[in-house]
Amino acid sequence: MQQVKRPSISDVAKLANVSKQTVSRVINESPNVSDKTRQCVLQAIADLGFRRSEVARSFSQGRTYSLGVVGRNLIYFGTSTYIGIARQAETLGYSLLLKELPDSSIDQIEPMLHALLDRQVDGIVWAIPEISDNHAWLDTELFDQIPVPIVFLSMAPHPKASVVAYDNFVGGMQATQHLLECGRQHIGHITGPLDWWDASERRRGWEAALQQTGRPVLPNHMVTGNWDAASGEAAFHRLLENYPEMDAVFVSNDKMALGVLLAAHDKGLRIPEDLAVIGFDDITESAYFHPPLTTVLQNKPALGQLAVKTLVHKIEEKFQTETQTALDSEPLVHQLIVRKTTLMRVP
Amino acid sequence: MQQVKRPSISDVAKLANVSKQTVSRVINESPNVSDKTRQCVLQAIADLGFRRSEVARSFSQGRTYSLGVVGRNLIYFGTSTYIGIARQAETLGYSLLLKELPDSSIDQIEPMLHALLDRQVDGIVWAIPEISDNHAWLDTELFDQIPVPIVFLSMAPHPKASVVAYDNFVGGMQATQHLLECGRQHIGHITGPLDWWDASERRRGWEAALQQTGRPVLPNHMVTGNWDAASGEAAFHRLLENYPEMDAVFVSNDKMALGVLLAAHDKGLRIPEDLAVIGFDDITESAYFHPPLTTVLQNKPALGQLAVKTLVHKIEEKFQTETQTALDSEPLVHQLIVRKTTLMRVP
DNA sequence: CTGTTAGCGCTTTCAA
DNA sequence: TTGAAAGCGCTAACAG
Repeated sequence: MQQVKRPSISDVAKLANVSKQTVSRVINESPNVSDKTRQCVLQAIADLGFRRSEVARSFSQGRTYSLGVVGRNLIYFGTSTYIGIARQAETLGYSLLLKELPDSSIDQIEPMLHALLDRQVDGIVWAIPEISDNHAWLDTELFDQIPVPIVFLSMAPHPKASVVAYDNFVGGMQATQHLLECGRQHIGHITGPLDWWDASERRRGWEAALQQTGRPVLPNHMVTGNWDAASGEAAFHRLLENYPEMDAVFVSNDKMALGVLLAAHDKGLRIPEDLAVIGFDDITESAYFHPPLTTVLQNKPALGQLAVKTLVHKIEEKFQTETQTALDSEPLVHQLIVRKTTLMRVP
Repeated sequence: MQQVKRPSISDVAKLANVSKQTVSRVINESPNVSDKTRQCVLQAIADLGFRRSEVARSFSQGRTYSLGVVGRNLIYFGTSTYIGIARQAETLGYSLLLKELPDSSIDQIEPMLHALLDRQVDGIVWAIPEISDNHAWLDTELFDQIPVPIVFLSMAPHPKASVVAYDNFVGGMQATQHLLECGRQHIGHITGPLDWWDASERRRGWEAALQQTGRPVLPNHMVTGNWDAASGEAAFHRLLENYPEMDAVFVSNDKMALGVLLAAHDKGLRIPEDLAVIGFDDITESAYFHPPLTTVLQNKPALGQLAVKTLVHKIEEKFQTETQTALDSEPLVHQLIVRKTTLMRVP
């Protein structure tokens, strides 16, 4: 593994008998190079196996063509969202710098932001869902001082932030309406932790769907779980006590729905004859649960893609503006809510 | 968002009335600075809010303190492995540069390696499992030319490569032995795609466990699936035809096991009375399947951690060596197989 | 203990 | 269409 120095632009220049500049022009596809010179340079590049150092380029240009991605357990948004992010970034020519944020205290956020900015990321994707006040730092001067664009995934609209999110409200409504259309009369709801924005939006959707049909929405027709299968099981038992006439239940994620299926079976309830269950997409295997689970599907890769597109758009805009004239100082706010959710109907 | 230039080391030097070098010494915690000077510099740093540019540092030092992670769908090793990687990298002060590799043709691999090396990653984690000949490029000069250490996850031992892997063979044996200990006599196996190293190792384990007890291992006591739940379902039907007296089945992953549970139920088989099923860990929810699934657990974060530890060890070694003397040219090969798997027994 | 001088490899700016 | 010079922010190597 002997370290052969990578050839630099000067090596190429020397070999091709031109200046570094000309080489630079060639690798940047500048039109202002004669064909003859270009060929000559390209030949030298090929001969030496030259590759431009991105580090040097980043350094001299002051930008890195890389995006910071801040996540927690990589899992909150599921793998599929990350795939969307990764693919889109690749497509647009950006690299991803991944950071895990253990918790959302300022003590954690500040150093992690600095780590990203010290590496000169061109923009940041904040891939941590909104849970209680974990986005409170947005109202801090810490946020205002961030010199690069940020896009947030799945948080409530915020005046200062760019947000890309699914409309969980609509998803919740859809789920509930589906149950109503199936002729169910008594629709309970097992929510996720209500300090999650996603969970509370789904709950609002459930409520709205019931209200649309003039049904009462009683507090004890709803029990809160913690997303885990075990909590779904427990929640279902409590819910059934509160609401014995319940003939359908909308569960805020698939894992809890799994617990519900188990609990219902233990109670001797037949599904779907005695009880209809609908989940909310976070597992791909829902259709193979026993019995199969109807669920609300979200196109998660699309969410990730949209986030990156939005971010890169802002980045390019920024570098454009900076180059031309620094007139555009109004805050750029994109609030993109993806309304499309698909109901996966299982016969 | 007006761009205030980040203060540089020179700004600090000017303010503190010292040379850039001294500032550099302070931020690098060199002992060769008087307390008085140090205080003065630290004060200036604080006043200016100075942070060292990692890009400039990378550029000048020729190393970036970042690791390239090459994965496919982020999913092959599951989130948990990634968590292990991310945490350990953070702990050791390295950043992660993530790359998705759509397929393993040389046409894909070469540019992606270049992308990583152009950004001067200090090392690479190859987080794509071995499937048929997708590691064939290791025997190519492409591999030999990579100037940084690489660690491979989950591949068969290879003379030129550092590998960190679980012992799927032992896992498969454990699963099978567990069924035998439960008194089962006829143990079928649903394998993953056999061109996956992991799948074929698990199959070998099944075979070995049966042979140990003097049982015959017939080819039609085994059916191959494709990891998906649907394939597990189909495979089970075929297997049951081939092997009607089967009273237990070892399924090579949990998703397929899910399909088996469904299929068994459709056949009117009671679990575990008529049929014992054991899976192999890739879902956290297995215990909530209906009925609950016994599975072989692997400590996946540990695998990721180990990979990063190994890699960073080699990196530091390399930079040491380079600095001191370049005598150490023997290939450094670590083959680490983690033998520990835990059986998750569900009552 | 501290400062000076180079230089990392590229882009930018200005001249020719 | 080409080249020369300067500089990005830091560290390394050598002096003092």
